[in-house]
Amino acid sequence: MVMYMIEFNKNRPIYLQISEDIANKMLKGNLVPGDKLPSIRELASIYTVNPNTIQKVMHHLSSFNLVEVVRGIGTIVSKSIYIEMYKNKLIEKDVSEFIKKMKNQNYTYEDAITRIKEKWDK
Amino acid sequence: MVMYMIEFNKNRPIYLQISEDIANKMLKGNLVPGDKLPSIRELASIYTVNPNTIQKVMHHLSSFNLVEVVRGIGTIVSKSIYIEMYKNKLIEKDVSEFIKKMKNQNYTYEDAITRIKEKWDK
Amino acid sequence: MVMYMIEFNKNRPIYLQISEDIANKMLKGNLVPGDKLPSIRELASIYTVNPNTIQKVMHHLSSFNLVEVVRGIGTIVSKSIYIEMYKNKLIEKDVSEFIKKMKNQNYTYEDAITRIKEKWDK
Amino acid sequence: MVMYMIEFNKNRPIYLQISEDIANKMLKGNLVPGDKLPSIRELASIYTVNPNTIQKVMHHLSSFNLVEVVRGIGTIVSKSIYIEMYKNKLIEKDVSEFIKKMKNQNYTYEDAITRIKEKWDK
DNA sequence: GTGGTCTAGACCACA
DNA sequence: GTGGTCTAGACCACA
Repeated sequence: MVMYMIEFNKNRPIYLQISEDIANKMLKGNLVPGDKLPSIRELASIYTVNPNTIQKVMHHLSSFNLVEVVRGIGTIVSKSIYIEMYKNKLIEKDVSEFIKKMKNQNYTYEDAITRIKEKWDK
Repeated sequence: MVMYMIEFNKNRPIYLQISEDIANKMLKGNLVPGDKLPSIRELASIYTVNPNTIQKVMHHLSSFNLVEVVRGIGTIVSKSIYIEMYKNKLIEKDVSEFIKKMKNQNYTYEDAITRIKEKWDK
Repeated sequence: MVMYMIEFNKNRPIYLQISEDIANKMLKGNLVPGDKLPSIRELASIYTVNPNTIQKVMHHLSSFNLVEVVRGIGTIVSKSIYIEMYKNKLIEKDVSEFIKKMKNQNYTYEDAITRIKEKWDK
Repeated sequence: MVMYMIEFNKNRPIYLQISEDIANKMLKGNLVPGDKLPSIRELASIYTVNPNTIQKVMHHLSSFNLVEVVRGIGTIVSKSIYIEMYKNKLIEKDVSEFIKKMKNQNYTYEDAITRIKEKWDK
């Protein structure tokens, strides 16, 4: 598993962007249950932010049960079931919001599908 | 055209939520080109927020050319072409983001369609 | 409602002790739903700690739904229902733990009651 | 006497949890005065923790006079009188704290008893 | 070596 | 004026 620096969008809190980056690695399977994350200090140096910011990231991720932070040991990717729960909740939310937006513009189901089809492989 | 109070989400700026509420009225056709919006003071009282917040809303909407602020007259919903441009840009963005999110979780085109189909009429 | 300085126990995180102090005021009815707490800066000065520590307190209290933190406005004591939920959960936990401890020492129900009776008014 | 692995609570120091586990065996009579505890290395392997952690456990237990570390021999459960003293202090503390918590929520003596009665046999 | 807490203080968005 | 984020860096408990 490789952690790499990401380009920060200055309009969103950095800790959320890093959280998302790490969560995405889990969703994609680049980080799997049981994996040990680099230490807070290492992550701080990888992302070139303050250790406190990474601490906030860890707190945020663990509030979703995505990681388990163990004092004196380090941070471990949670059991598969928690990752799955998160994944499902996320998809659920993404789909609902998308449908809501489409309906808001009076799009029919067919209109929506057409737009997705057009764009999917681009 | 009736403006009604919306439930604010504490985690997003109020001015964005009000802007969205008003833009939605345009997308749905409840507000049409040429319509005059209530005055800032009236809107502030309708949404029960500070007039400064509405000021910011107007600035935000006019940055997308959705309204035109005319001195001495008030605020008018822009010409149809601007509304359409906004609509198209919005759909474009919504579809792209949705596809990106689905791909991020390794969903195939078919998976995505299935999820939308399941939820569309609920 | 008066906030007063508390004596800190140096073996427990200060932010937890302040959280407990504020939560206790709610349990006792000294702080009631809708009350606005002093600002983070004011509380920091009252308890003579760093504003960041108070921020952590607010985050902690709001994770139990005891307060609602609104950007640009301040912090408000949550609706009665949340306070009640917290109260019930707390009592539930206190009673369970107490019973567990008593049973652990082979105390009978009568033994336990006797000990409580002896101490209650002292 | 059988030592078995306990489920660790990630939020409390492991050495305290192990200390409590061993002390509980004394309170319950599963470990009696004069009993020799397994060696530090054995305990470390039983609880699957670092020997340093067990070292700390022993130090902790002997600070309450619950065990005596005898050079060249090992660790022995203390004389009955010390166990009793510990038991009494513990009960004293448990009862006091419970009463304090109940009073903190404006519970009367009768309220408290009722709650205990309800839960005792569950 | 690991994470947790805390201070001091800057800068920002929002109402 | 209000809360939110972030840095720099100290000190601590725990494994």
